[in-house]
Amino acid sequence: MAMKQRAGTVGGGLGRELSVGEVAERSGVAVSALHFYESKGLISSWRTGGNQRRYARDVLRRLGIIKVAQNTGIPLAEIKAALDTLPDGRTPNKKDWARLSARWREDLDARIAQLTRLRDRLEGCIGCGCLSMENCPLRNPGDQAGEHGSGPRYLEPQS
Amino acid sequence: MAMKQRAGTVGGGLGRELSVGEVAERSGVAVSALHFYESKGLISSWRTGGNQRRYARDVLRRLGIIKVAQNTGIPLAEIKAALDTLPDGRTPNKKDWARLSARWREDLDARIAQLTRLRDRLEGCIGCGCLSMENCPLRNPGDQAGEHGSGPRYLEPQS
DNA sequence: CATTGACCTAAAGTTTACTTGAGCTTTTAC
DNA sequence: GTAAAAGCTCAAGTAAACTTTAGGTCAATG
Repeated sequence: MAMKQRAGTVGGGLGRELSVGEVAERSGVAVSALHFYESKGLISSWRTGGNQRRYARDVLRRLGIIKVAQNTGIPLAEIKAALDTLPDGRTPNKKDWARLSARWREDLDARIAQLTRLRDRLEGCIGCGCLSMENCPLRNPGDQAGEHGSGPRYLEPQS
Repeated sequence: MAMKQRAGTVGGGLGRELSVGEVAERSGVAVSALHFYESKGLISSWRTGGNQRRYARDVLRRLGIIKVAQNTGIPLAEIKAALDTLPDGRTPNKKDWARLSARWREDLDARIAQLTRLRDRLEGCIGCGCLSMENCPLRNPGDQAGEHGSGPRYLEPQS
């Protein structure tokens, strides 16, 4: 039959280790990105005699979590920091996952709230004629009170 | 008296033109950013005999609008494109503003909706034990601009 | 009139998250 | 047994949105 049997000759067991190409195919993460994540310490691998990477299957779970976190807008550095809080750098178990995802949900909530506030202000300003921007709440997204100093300080750095 | 009277000797009228430093101070946008915006065509100025920039006051309004749009996550290129739809590159009047802000609000709405969906999925997955990531909805957020390459093979197509 | 402080330009640097390319080795397939 | 596919490393490129640096000019002030 000559089936494709990559990443070692161990057989088709579930515990089979994965080559970088297999991980890429199964995770949807490019090989170059896998190299990159490894260089950043987000995932890890060991090497074969021929210096090729081999991954444990749980790298797929780790990648799944990384993707979810990225979708919520968490930067890689923070994702790494979160993963680093796990003992032995192990892949999160159920409890870890609950903790991580709860934390990330807070971030999401905060960002949703911020965008919602902004949208509401925008809503209130459409066609309101405050275009003079003298007192428009949009100018000051941080909900800051008026500035002092010489003359009006319109736009503030950012929220 | 000897009041600070910059950017020309035209007097204190409201129509006074502004130097780059004054615009920076009043808008909260760094001088370097003003140069940058100008190079990108988002704002404009004329020059004095000594080659210094002078701005009309409505540059402040334009900057306000740019900031609002940026806060909603619109990239500069798109902001420019939107501003470019205005005749004569004029600063938006009330009607223009209504159109632009309505458009941007849609973007905001969409992003809020996306984040909310993500949060809800995350919520549903906290502690749900789907950590195996076999079928977890989080793995494949429907809103993702589909992965490129040969068909998004998300995690675990086999076993 | 001389000294600052504000400006000017052009180019290079910064950050995030990767991708691309070059040049070389290992594995797999026929 | 050999060629193609898959891997490897390291360096450089990409994109967005600016900032920083360097080197020089202009202008307000004592």
